[in-house]
Amino acid sequence: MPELPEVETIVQHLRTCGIIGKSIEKVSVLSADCIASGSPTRFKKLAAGARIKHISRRGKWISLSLDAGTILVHLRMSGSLRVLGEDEELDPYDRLVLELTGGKRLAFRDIRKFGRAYLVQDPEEVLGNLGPEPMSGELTEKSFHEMLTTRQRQLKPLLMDQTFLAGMGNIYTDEALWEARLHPARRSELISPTESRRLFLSIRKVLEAGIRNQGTSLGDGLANYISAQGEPGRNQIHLKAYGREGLPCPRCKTPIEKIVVNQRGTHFCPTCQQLR
DNA sequence: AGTATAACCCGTACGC
DNA sequence: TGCGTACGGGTTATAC
Repeated sequence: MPELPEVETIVQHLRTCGIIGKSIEKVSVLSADCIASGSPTRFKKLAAGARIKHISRRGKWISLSLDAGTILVHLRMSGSLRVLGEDEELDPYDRLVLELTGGKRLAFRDIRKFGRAYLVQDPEEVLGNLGPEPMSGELTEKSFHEMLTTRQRQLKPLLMDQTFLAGMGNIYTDEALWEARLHPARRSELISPTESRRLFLSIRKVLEAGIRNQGTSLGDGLANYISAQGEPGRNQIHLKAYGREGLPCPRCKTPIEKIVVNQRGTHFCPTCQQLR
């Protein structure tokens, strides 16, 4: 379930794997539907021979900048990127494999086949509709309040809307709303400046904690995200609301409740986060 | 136009 | 024990 902190961790890890500067010698598309921009044949033709210049992130998207074009990967919830040595074998869930000069391979592995890879000339084709980066200067307390009050949505689905804000998923949204003491179903147009400031600061706080802890690894082995190379993240220990239904709220000891908001499991404290 | 809901996929957990 | 079924996760497509 990679959200912004997990994707950031993956990108940081990939940068240490010695694939930057390498060229793509061969492309294997093992599952055609993971290629979202044109045909697998086109993808192979454009990627073959290209050199990986640098690796970055935008929202939940991973960007491999090539000397000609850009590969954009979205892991959705069960995807991962692995760098394999020459002696390491693929597994049945590897969907796309880039063989690099020097023998390493970059494998896009995805159990549920929701993830997608694009190869585009202009990244804006794919990233153009994303909202601001929550950690960047383009988002301010003032602009955030304006963003909230000019929409008429419930807070939770709004925060998870990637065109509103880039990078929040189910876990960090529940955590940010708990931190800000705001009910997930609160209407965005009714948020006061004080409340939006709390939410703004809470979003940054939970995302920064997630990155510092190298992501949240939940233990069902599937949604289980392994921060790139077998190292699980540590953020799950620090979760205050997500996955804690029935357990005491760390602030007031009221049992955390789990409800469904916009078809998403939603965890919150009924005492601290009142709808009013 | 803006907002709300359904559908996509598939391994796992759970109930009977 | 074995089988069937609901669930979750992010996004896109469709409906309102």
